[in-house]
Amino acid sequence: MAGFQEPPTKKQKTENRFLGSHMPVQQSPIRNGVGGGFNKGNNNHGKGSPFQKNAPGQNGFMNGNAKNTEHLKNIVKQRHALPIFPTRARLLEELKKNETVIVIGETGSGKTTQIPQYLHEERWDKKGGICVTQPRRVAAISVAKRVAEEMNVQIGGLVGYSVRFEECVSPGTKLKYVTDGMLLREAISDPLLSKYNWVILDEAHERTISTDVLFGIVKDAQKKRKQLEKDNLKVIVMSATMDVDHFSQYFNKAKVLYIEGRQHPVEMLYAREKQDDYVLSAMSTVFQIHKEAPAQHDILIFLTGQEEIDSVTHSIRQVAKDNSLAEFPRMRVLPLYAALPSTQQLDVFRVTAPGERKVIVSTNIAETSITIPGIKYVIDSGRAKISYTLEEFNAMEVNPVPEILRSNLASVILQLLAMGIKNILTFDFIDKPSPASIKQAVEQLTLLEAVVMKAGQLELTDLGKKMAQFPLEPRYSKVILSGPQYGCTDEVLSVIAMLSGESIYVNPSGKKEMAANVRRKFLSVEGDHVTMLKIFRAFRGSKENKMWCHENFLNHRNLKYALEVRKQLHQVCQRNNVTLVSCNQDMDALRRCLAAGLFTNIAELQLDGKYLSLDTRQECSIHPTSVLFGGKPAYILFTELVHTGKMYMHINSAMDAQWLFEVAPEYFRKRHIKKM
DNA sequence: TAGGGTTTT
Repeated sequence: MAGFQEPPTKKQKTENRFLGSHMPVQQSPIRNGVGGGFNKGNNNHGKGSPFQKNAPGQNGFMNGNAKNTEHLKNIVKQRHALPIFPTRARLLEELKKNETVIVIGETGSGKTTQIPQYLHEERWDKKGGICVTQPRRVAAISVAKRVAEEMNVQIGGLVGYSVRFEECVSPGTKLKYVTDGMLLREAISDPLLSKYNWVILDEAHERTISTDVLFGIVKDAQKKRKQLEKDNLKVIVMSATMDVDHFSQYFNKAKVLYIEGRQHPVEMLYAREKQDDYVLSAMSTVFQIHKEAPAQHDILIFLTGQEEIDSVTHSIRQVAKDNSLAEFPRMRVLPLYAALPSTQQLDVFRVTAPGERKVIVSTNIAETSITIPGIKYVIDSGRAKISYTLEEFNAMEVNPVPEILRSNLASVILQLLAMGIKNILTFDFIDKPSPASIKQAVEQLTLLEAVVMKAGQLELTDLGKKMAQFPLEPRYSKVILSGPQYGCTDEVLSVIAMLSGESIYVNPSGKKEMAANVRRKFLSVEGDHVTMLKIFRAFRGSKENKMWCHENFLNHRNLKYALEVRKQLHQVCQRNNVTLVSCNQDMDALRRCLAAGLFTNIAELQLDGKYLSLDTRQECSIHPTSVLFGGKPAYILFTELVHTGKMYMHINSAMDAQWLFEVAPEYFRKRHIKKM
């Protein structure tokens, strides 16, 4: 049983919250006299890495030269050094015997990169491929690339990946890394997942809504494939947490295998007590480490926000230039946050060159499952801001509420119905959402005319079937499918695409007023949606020019993203014979069309000057970033309500009461809307 | 007059 460890004790469960290792507290060069008051914890919840020391660069590994041979030897050596390696035989034995196996192993154990390779080495992927899900795009892409490199094949051949807008596969692809959302979408057209012999659901402990739904889908597919006497679907659930009973029970008491240890220990540092200036203190810690640790011992710092990260990255780079530091390793300082272009995000995975030190300044994007090569030190300074003592830190909630228990289920239910799952109430969720939240979602879908109740059974309408084809919330797909009726498919495609991404506005601190002035030319009294459309049209007119975006304080990346989403939505329209018509300058048509899908998001001006949302009867205010701020239209359609101290309507359009009666007469009669 | 962060189809 070499390599496997006994099931963990309760105590270990708590300590493993952050994928931590059980390594002993070790002597550290920064143990004494750490400048910024940072303290070494004994729950080392840092990140390890399977890709450490001497990991290869991207180039020169596929030419059959001496360097390449050396490189391949190195890879074999690294693979054999992974904690999972000694478990290989036993693991394969269990995988052969069992239909479903749960594998518990920390980040750094090698489970994500190795298990699929083991399966391939046994040729267990002859009949159907291996699909490995990841909650995040960067993870899917970077792991696929690493595995292709280990197998000495070109990415996109035997090993590929598939994430939204980026597919790198070929007919010969046997081993595919995908985002969980991608596999879920695939399941709508193929609920039996018939392309695959193996489905591996990785990072299951994160409990994303997609992974949670996939649990039920793979279980169902296993059952149905058996009934139809098709090849078995083998399932591996991989998780980093030790709290595994839940998974095992759910998968019919599936076998649980534990992989012990991580490859390299990581030092975890965090504030001993509240720091007045935690940023300064973090920086001071960085340089303390820098002066004492060998090159290639990389540092990861957690901070709270983008602005902070940019400024700290800049400061560290400045300080690093100082002559007094000339004798120490060169520093490569890299920011990391979600809004960064993915090429820059992938930069952090590049292995540190000899004589160099990588310092990554990150939001909590890197906190969960991303494995960054070379990290030896983690400075968790941001937490100091809200002042945790070690005890408080340890007492923080171990298992946060799964996403599925706190989300609107309309999309999920629409998707399940589209897969042919008849009874939502009996769907095998690992954690069943409350009947109230299911009821609420069904009500929304009913109002949108996506579903009807027939003989006590929920059924998709033709409209609902089309709605399920869109990678959108049902109310957004309803807007698009209403396009032809209002003569504005072209316009709603653009607006919905923009609503699907992040904000297109850039408001640099200190230049907020200037930004607002420059963008004034796009403003429309009709509201934010029309304003956004004007911007989108102007952006296309500029030939998607980066400089133009910069001058107008607009986010080029997010506008490009909207273009991509729009292209995809347009394709779905074409497949579903949705006519593409334009309303040109008739912005009333656009607003009425928005109401056709978003009529549950209406607020009415009251006599006291306040707004009341008609659906939930909540008091709400116009968000200060809205073009309607300061005005008092009788009715407002909002895209979402954001609760930050106050309830705010975010991204809004002024509405005419008449339109509301037109789009949803029944609904508004019940809501006692004031007659004109 | 708001403003923690993150993810995905």
